[in-house]
Amino acid sequence: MFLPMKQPPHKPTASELEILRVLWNRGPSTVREVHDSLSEKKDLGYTTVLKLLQIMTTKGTVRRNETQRAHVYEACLPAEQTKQQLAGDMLQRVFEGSASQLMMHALAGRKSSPEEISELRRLLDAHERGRR
Amino acid sequence: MFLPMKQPPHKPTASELEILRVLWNRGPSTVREVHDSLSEKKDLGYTTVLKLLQIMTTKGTVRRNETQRAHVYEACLPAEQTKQQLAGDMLQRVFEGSASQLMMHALAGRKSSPEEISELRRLLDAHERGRR
DNA sequence: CAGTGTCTACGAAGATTTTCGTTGACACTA
DNA sequence: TAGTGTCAACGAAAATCTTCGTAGACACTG
Repeated sequence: MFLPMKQPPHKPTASELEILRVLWNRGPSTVREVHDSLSEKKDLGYTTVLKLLQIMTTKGTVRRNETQRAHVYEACLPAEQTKQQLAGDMLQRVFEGSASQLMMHALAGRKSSPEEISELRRLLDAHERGRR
Repeated sequence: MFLPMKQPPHKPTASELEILRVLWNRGPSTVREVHDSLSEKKDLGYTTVLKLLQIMTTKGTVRRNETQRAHVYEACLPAEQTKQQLAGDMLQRVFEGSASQLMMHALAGRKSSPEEISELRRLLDAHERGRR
């Protein structure tokens, strides 16, 4: 009568997040592909990326297909879910659950285009209607 | 002809943030006061809090007044500024700078009161007017 | 003044994160 | 097949974070 306890998803570290973003953008990828993608921005050894992906595999953050010699990794959770978890976590830890506070501080000190503002309004409308 | 380089503010760790929140709420406080405040929620040794505050002092996150036997600590930066830094950091690292994305994910999976939604609208208006 | 409690300083253990070097397996090619 | 390059596995160093024990200074109290 007990469902298998799904281990709570680990909050990815900074480096893990960088890798996740590559996997989310590219879809399932080899270590080489992830490394090449990250190398554009950052200077990281190949084996560093490999090790990270191995660790993330043991943590259950990613899974891999080993049928090819070059294993193919992919994120276990969709980007949406992890991003939501990260945003929600900060919402609680920093802003005591106040989304208004969070948004205010996110918008502060940056020029937001009028387009972005209207987009935000549109999303608020949608979210409001979406509530059930 | 060089102004003293202000070292970039350290991004507080999870524990450091908990302490900062106490200092922001209470204002300048002794180790004992911070510890008592944190103890309500969490089980932490007194010397753990002390050590954290000492480390934060060397990092420049907090400063202390040593005129009393029990030193009095206070945050170097106002809550607003640090919160803004944290929100901005996540905005970049997770949401590639898209505030709409951030807000969507923060709001997703939680019931937001109509009051909060209107508050958000109000803030958007204010922010829009405030742009110059 | 001796005892009791509070305070800071110091050090250190254990956990986690970040980063690679090295090794041996595998595969392509000249 | 000998040489060259790519790959995963392993281990480990270095950095950082988290936690606390112990020691010595200080102050109050009987």
